[in-house]
Amino acid sequence: MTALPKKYWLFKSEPESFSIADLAKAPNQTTSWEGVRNYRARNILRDEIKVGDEVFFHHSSTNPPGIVGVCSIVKAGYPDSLALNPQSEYFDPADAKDNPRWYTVDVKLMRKFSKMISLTTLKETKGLEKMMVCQRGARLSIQPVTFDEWRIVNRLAVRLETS
DNA sequence: GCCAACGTTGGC
DNA sequence: GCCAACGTTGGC
Repeated sequence: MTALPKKYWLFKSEPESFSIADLAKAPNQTTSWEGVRNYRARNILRDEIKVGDEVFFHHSSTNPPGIVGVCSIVKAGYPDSLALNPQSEYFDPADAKDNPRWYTVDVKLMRKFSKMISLTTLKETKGLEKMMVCQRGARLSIQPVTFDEWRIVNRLAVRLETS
């Protein structure tokens, strides 16, 4: 069996609803990334993300927004059961168990940065000009990250932590 | 299938 | 709180 090349992603979360501190406290530092209700993001969760892929955890709608750590995918796409739960804010009455519409993956915390890499810093960093999260109006909550962008951001993280 | 109106996201 | 940029909905 040949391992597929690892891919890299950025997941956005509003820390008021789920923060990296919440993930750090979760059992096994693992959570199901539930509640994504956007078709482009759904397609990525369902079709593209594989076990072993790595993820930047990004805090949005906060001041400042930015990348706060690194996660790893421990379970690939599977149906998001919250879509079937009428009690959930993520309930979707059109969802059907035999034909699931929404998907989730499981992520495990690998590293929490001691200092956030702010969006401002990302935007100022050479090589990240085309990174999706740096683009105006890039609302997608599950974003692809290139290998080059991944390396540059990780180097930034090391530099910030030792400065 | 077009597109206007409406709703949401998210940086600022 | 503003508002630009997206996404979704629904009339036609």
